[in-house]
Amino acid sequence: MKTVYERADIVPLLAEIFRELGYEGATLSRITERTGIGKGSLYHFFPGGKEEMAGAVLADIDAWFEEAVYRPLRHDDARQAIAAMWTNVNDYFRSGRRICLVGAFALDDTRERFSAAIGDYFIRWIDALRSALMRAGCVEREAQTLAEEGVCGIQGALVLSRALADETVFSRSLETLAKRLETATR
Amino acid sequence: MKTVYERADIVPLLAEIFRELGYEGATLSRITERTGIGKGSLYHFFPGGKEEMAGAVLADIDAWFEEAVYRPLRHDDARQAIAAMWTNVNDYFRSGRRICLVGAFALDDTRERFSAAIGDYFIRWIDALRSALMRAGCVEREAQTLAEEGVCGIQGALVLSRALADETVFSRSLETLAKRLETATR
DNA sequence: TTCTTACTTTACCGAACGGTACACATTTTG
DNA sequence: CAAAATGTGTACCGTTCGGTAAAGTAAGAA
Repeated sequence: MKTVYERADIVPLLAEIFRELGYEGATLSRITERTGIGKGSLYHFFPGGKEEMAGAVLADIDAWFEEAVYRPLRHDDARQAIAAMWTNVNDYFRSGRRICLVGAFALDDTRERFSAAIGDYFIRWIDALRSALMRAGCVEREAQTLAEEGVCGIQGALVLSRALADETVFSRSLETLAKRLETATR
Repeated sequence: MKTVYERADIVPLLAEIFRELGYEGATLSRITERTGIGKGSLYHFFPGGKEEMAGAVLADIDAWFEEAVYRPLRHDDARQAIAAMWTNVNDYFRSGRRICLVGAFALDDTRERFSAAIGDYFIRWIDALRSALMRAGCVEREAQTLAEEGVCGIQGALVLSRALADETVFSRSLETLAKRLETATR
């Protein structure tokens, strides 16, 4: 009996481990323990070791957001895309039970390793949201502020809901943010 | 030549190290390297090891906020205390260059070690802010929402300003939040 | 001055760390 | 079928991990 993986199967498993344990806390032994994938396999797919694993996870996350959130915000119907963002984000972060790995990496020294990917993720999120807000009728200056506020509020809600171990905080914060953006675009 | 410390001198040094490296990233060797304090001394003051060190740091942070932020919010002139909160918070977090250790601990597995202290810190912050908002004229329901929004926004601003390596984001977010609370209390 | 207390230094422990080497098993390909 | 490519398991490397033990040093109390 032998289980055979491919890279694409492993990345999501790694993502959850980095989320739960952080970059430093995610040791190779804990990774093999939780995934059942031995070191040999891991280094076969990620010759660059832990840093390459985390890099792959960040790229995977980025790709998901690009397709599910940023692109609609840039090109689809503005109001509809913004509404979809809130529900997608609420689902993705499992009502606050799941954290934003990019945000978590930004907080400590791990940022230095991945500063480009981290900066990009947020820049593009804010830009895409600003674009949608402007198409929905905001002037640029207000759209920029609101976009920053939205992304900022999501990150804060993740911290707070986990700190209080209360997932209602997350969904509630999202609703408040959604209302604020709605009233500003009509 | 022999440098002699006492516990109170060490805690702030530890705080900065935990902030920069996180709980798992802050290894004993990195602590001794950055502080110049040997393992022997550290274990003399903190027999419980790294966990006791981090606990002492959290208690120290909590005490500072209690005195500089929460108590004024509960007992002093409401509007004045809220205004003082924004400037104190902006100074404390050095315009976003310094992170909130409590928030950072909340994001990963470290939360499990310190859940009580982490929960307390935020609960008391929100409660104190709500109290001030109510004295400034908000009804309870609105005060609760605004208080959550304020604390939430601060945490998000820390994540975002570090992710973008742009400290103007932090101060700007704080101003936006301050304005929102002001308009709601008049 | 001597004793005690408080603190530091150094050497050390077993376990776990990230990473490597390579034989081995399994598919895929020709 | 055989051969090549792909993926896995295991043993091992030197280093660093958190933590301990105890000798040594300085300062205050008796």
